[in-house]
Amino acid sequence: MEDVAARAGVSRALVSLVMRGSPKVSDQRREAVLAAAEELGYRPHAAARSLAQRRSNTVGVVVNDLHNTFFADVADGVHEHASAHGFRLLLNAVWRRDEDEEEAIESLLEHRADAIVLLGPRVDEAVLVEAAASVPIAVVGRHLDLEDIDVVINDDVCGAELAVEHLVGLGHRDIVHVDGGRGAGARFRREGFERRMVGHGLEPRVLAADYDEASGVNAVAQLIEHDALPTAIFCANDLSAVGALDRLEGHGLTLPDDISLVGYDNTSIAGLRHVSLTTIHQPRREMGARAMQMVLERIQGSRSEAARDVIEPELIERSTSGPVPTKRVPS
Amino acid sequence: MEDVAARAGVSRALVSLVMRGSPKVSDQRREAVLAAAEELGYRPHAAARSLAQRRSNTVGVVVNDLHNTFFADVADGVHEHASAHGFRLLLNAVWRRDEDEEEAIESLLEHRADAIVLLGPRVDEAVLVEAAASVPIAVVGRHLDLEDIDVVINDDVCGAELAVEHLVGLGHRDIVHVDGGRGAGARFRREGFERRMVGHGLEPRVLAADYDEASGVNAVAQLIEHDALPTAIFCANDLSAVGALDRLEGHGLTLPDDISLVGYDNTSIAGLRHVSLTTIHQPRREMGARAMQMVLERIQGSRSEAARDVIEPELIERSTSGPVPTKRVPS
DNA sequence: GTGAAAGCGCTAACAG
DNA sequence: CTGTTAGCGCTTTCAC
Repeated sequence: MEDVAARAGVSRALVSLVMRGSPKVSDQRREAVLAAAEELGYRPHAAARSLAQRRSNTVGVVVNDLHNTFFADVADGVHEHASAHGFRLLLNAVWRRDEDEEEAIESLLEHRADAIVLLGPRVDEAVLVEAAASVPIAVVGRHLDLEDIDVVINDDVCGAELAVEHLVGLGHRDIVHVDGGRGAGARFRREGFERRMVGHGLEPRVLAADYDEASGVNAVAQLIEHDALPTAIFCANDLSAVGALDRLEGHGLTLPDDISLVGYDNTSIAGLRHVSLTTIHQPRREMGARAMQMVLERIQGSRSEAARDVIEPELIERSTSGPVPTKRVPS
Repeated sequence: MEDVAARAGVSRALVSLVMRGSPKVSDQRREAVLAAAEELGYRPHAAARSLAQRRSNTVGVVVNDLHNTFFADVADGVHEHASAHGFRLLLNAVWRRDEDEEEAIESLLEHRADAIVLLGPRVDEAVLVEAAASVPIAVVGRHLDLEDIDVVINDDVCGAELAVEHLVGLGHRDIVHVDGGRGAGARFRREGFERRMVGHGLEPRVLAADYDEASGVNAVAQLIEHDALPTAIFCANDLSAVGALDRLEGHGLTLPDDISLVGYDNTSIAGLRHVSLTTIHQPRREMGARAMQMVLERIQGSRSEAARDVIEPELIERSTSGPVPTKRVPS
């Protein structure tokens, strides 16, 4: 910095001002400083700056599963909103194991991130609470009700109800829900399904499964084996729906003529023409942006009570759902 | 730190040693220090440490497209190898625009990452060269031949040849390549295709396209329109192959009975049962680990010439490729 | 193992 | 705008 100051013929303090983008510097000197910095290959030292400044202008993001494009989209939203407000992201992807997640959080705390946004975390609530003691925390995609932790979720109950409503509107009465087990939000999707089915005087058949492709395949295989295929299936997420789709087609059924299928999440897979799955959409980018906004408010101190945003999902109709067949296909 | 030392009844220097995991501390005192730290909620300050230590123990990773699970897998490999060697990752995902990529690199330099690994970067070579002047750099997935920059790529020419070989072995003689335009490695895939086709005395038909689904759809639509469907299609990546697949099926063709299709990358989409695409596999995690290993060698100073790893791809046979049909289907 | 001193590269506060 | 002083939280070195 001293060298830059010398070369630009100004004081060290002035260089500091320029590097911080202060407005109280004449354009002329500013350019001189920038030129000198360029020539000398000078680059501000982020660590030194955040040490002196006592803030890092960085928010940490912990992505539970980088392979899930759902979270990638949410991260997009966080990033956009963050950079619009001068914050840098410190992404910390995590692979499966819970300990990794704890470590990622610890790492972000050591880096003194000004806030942390968690995407679909599976870690113990206690860990989150402890972290929240030292930094603002927002969580996306997990139903949490903790003091000091902001939350952005979609209304899973409502989403499931949308699916049921859609299918019932098409004349379906025999609908099976392939659930998401212990997955995030799965409990609520199941709940919404059951509630709305009962509301329509229908029997809510639920098959225990998980959030992956194999679960969908197995669930349908089971239905076929017991000769218990419904006229419509509502899967707890898109991945299991794709599995179900495959098994159904493998059984010689045509969608939506013989049977209807609805997924959840509207991931990019659902949108592939080859799949074209009717599904429930969550505004992912927006959810990420909201979470960022929440921690921003905390950083600026404009809010101190926990915030909780429940976002309305939306049904996307594609080619796997249609009117109930007039007669049942032999299974 | 002083507080911790006081509470543990030791010196400040000793606390420092413990926090750095030095082996020259008696277990007894170590535990006392850790306990005190725990009770006081003390956490080492990463910025202060890297300032004093003049190294961050952090390697930066720039991921070109978070939505591409291909890169997510590579990042996995980098992460694994990095944490095995005590390095932390500073992920910096980027969204489409080249400027973002430059900014990401700049940011990592400011954070004094000990090295940078770029995944499928599109940025100008000049930017990379300049960055390489201040820190070791490794690039995955882009054919680069620069002094001071390490590279990990798969042998795209070979991969394309594998595809041709596979199809020719199944009796196909009329094969079209839907190419990847300016995408990473696309030129070489095209080259491999052409070379091997010519080697077999066959005419290499190539259709200009890109690395996305729409390209695949359009390419096939074009072939159909001109009544020029081959018996097999080799797409430059899985995404365009899925587009092609859809359009082919939409045209009433059955795979592989009526026509064969091969993709590239073996992304998770190709593996979905519903898709089950024959494709070319690249060992993604391994490629990431290799790149990390390369910068590690640079950091440790055990190598100074540029390294270049070319990894052999592999054909994964699934259900979209089969023997050439005995008679042509009406198109 | 301790204690002291110096310094990493920057920001902050203030008098001039 | 300059110049100075102080300090962010830690590591490093070195004599003890």
